[in-house]
Amino acid sequence: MKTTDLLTVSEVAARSGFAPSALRFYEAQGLLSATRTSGGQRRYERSVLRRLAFIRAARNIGLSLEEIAEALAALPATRTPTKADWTRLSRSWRQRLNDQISALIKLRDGLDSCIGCGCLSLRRCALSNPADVAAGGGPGAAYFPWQIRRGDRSPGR
Amino acid sequence: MKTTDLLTVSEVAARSGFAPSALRFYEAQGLLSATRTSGGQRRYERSVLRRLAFIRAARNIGLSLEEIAEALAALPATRTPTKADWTRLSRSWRQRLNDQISALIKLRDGLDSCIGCGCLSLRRCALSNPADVAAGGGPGAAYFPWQIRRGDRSPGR
DNA sequence: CTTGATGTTGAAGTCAACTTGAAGTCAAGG
DNA sequence: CCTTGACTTCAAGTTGACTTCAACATCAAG
Repeated sequence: MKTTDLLTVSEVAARSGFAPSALRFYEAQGLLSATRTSGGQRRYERSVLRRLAFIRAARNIGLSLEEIAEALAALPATRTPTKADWTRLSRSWRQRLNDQISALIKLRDGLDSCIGCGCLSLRRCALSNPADVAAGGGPGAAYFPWQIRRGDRSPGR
Repeated sequence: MKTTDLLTVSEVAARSGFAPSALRFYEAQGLLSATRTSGGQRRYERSVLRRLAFIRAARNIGLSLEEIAEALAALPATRTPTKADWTRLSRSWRQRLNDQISALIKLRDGLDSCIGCGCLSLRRCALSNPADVAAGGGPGAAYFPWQIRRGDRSPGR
């Protein structure tokens, strides 16, 4: 039984599936906030769980933390996002997923067309050409999120 | 006009689109090999271009360098791979792409089903659940390759 | 009030795939 | 022969998203 409805870091970790270190990291990045006890320990409101759900969803879609931060900033910081907010966001996510999907499909079809020939010519083969698989890629951030590792998992070593 | 048919590192870079530093790195990783001049400079055979095409294709599919190294090791090191080699490989690549594609489609459909509700419950929402985005799903490699940045790159700064 | 589980911070480490830099060597045209 | 541009090696840096560590503080129970 909690005396208050505030959650400790390990409780949030347990409920959200994020490691405590990740929670601290997210806070440092401005994705989360927490109140503090007089002794300086974090106490989270339950709404943080929803926020974390949002973050995980966004990570699953493939957004970087920076992009997530922007998206969160665009939402009313404290209040629960309205359905309109959510609709707008999910539309852009959908687009993003569709882009990724079609890039992969193009790649697969290129592969199919190569199966017969085994060419792998640097110039002719669809597979070995730049291919806009990079789905997002403005000129700015040229590095990839090559991850989305198991978003879960026990902090224990 | 070349006096020999061996290529310098910058020639290979220009023709393959890989940066010279990447070529050296690949050699250090055992993906490539090159003969040396008496002075110690690299000279590549033309076949290295095909090998690089293979590497780029594999990277586009989302394989790590380590996996590529394995794949290359499984091929006859020096000889041109047979059509059978190629078929086997491309079949597994195709599977991989299909897995990635279907994972993304699942994600997108989950998103669609969420658009109406805006729930994002940690437990109920398909989006925020671990979701096997990691496509491969063995306990081993839980990585999601989704990308493949501009594999191009003019070597010049 | 003591104790042990939890929590805090900041710095440093990790992973993949390269790139960058420093300091020095080689190749080839004039 | 000399210059210049291309090349060499090895170490360290970069990127993103965290994790790990050390050294210390707080919380809640008993």
